[in-house]
Amino acid sequence: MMAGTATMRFGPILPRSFYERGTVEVARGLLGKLLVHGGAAGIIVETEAYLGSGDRAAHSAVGLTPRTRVIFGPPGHAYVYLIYGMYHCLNLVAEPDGTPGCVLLRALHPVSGLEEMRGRRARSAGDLASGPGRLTRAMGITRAHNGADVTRGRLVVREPAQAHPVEIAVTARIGIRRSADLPLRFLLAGGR
DNA sequence: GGTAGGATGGGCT
DNA sequence: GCCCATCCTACCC
Repeated sequence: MMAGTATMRFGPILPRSFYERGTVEVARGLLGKLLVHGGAAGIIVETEAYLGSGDRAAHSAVGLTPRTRVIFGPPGHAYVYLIYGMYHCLNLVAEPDGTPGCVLLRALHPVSGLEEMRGRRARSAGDLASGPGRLTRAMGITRAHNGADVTRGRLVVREPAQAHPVEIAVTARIGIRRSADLPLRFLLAGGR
């Protein structure tokens, strides 16, 4: 018989109303939740908020273009883009429809589908899903998921099996030049 | 322990 | 043509 972890049940899928809030609230609220893609799942332990106004690091700062269309669309959808020609980054869209804002998922603590996740990484160096590029590779997320509704379907965010109080650390965001001093990176304490 | 540079392609000016 | 919301390897203390 298959491993018991494969049938582990999680809590309910986060509803669209979860995402239809301010981007910072969503970025903080996602910590401790479960990102699930098929049989692979991990606890979200690091996020960054990219704001619709006053944030020159956000892709949406250039305005509405074919690329940024999803960020301006309805909340609870995935915004996935290719960075440096080889890595994908996964964001979840926040704010009401028409207002830009999204949350970059930077790290997971894997809890299910570990072999599946390892299998996607050529030669593992570093943590399995720590870092936005590693996270998408381990979870099998590509640009094919751009625009996907994460409140239904194969790629979703769920409540954990049992919630526990979370302590959140706040720092500046990683790897950006513009608006680099804004305190918009959120980490689950002990999640690094 | 640390840092520097290359891989590699799409989006925007 | 330049700029990346990165990662990995090589090399140097």
